Amino acid sequence: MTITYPRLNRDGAEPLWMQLMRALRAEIESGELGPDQPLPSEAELSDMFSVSRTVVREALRELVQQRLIYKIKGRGAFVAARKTELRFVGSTSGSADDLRESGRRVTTQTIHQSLGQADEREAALLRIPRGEEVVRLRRLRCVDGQPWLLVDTALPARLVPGLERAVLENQSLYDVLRRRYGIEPAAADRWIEAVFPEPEDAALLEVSTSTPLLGIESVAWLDDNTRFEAYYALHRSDQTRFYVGIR
Amino acid sequence: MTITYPRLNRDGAEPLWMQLMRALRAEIESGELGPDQPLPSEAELSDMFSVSRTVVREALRELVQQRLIYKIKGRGAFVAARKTELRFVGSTSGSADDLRESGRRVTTQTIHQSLGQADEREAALLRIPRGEEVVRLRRLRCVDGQPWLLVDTALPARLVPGLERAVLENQSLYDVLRRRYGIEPAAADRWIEAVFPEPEDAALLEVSTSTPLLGIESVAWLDDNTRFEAYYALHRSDQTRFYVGIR
DNA sequence: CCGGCCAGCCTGTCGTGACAGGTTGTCTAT
DNA sequence: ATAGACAACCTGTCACGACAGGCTGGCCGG
Repeated sequence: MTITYPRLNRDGAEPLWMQLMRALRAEIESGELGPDQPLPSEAELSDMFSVSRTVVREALRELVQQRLIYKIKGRGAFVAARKTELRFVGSTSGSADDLRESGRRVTTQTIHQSLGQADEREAALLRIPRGEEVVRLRRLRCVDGQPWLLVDTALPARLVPGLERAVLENQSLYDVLRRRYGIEPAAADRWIEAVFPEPEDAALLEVSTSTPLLGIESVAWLDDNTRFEAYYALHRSDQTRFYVGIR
Repeated sequence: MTITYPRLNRDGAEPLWMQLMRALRAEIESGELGPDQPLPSEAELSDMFSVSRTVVREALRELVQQRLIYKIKGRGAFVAARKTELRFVGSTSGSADDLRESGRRVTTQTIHQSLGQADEREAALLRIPRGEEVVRLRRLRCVDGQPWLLVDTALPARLVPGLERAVLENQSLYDVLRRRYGIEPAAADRWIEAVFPEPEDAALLEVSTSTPLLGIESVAWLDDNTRFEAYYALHRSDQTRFYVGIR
């Protein structure tokens, strides 16, 4: 435990436990502490950072919630194993974007809409060179006035010229793609996971950062060689369950 | 706040905060307190149950995690709205039971296997009369030695006679159904949600009760009139993501 | 050599006290 | 009547102390 600890800021601008949590998280994510390696004990951390055990436990509790560490009574706290990916077989047709639930008032609000250059992740998902122009959308969808889904979408700009200026408010993106660009989705891959939201996303969805949400990563194809859309959607799991009909 | 509070048991068999949590949860789930109604303040609860505010806060924290209440600083704690269901369109073929990930050691352990009478939920899902005989399975599946999935399955006994005595260890249930009973799944409905596990399930999966898991409820058909399997699977979301290929 | 006992460490639980800062309602001065 | 000051209440944060009980490793007796 060669933790190089920063001095905690006591001006009250930020809770001590949050600062400590971040310090420990940085230590873990930097890889200094490998999986299943023990953290210093609560008493040691209390001494090292000159805070009470209350603060230490609050910080560790948050890290446990984030699944970055796990604790064993009588032993200590340990770094959790990194997330590994396993595939879930299946095939599905249909699009979340086309959802309209009868009897429910669905509104979609575009928070952000712009042209940009594909970053590493977008480039990999869309199979385009890094830096190629993409249209980015950040939309919040509400059902009966309740925040329900937050989705970040990226599309290659050359496939959807002018989309960055289109008015999408309360329209299905897939409708616009079909009508304006003649894009008909042929295939897609989706990954579903349970995650905690980042503070900014949590605020938009009006949940706490410790609320488990359903995260869906999706890539959609026009044909075998052309991926036209990548998105990551965060669903409020207290508002919905996913239904998959298998036929 | 007409909370009819039970006296808490101080024999140490169960933590005070857990007892208090349960008492409050019972109060909420009984419907005595409607959505958005305030709970007594922490100080009041502390007095009412003769415990320290530490205990009260621990109990409320757990209820917040379970999304049964929410708290607002400077205001109080309030009953959360009930979970509503929304449908996610799509269709999928393929079975989670057939999963074998290349290069991974998959083992399945049968925890429980017995004959019983269908309860309310099983009867509704399988569309059979309450009390009809069902075969119940509780299985834990591990990947590379790590608990990965806990699944409770129920099948009408008349469709799978003797299944309660079959040796399923490390076999795909769907293989057994196909080979021994000639059952070929034709359709299924699945619901995916993010949930917290019950203590017993958490222990089996070796996670804390505050770890968000992916819960999948599924019903499978032989034909339009015959439902042959209902299960509820809890997936460790830190171990996997679901993949859905859309074609 | 091996098994059981036990000290010591660690987390879990609980109590008490204190202050900061957000929220609400009321009271007051304009 | 309205705006601002203020008290009362509430949760958030933090400190300190205490004991229960799980876990490990080492000591010791067989």
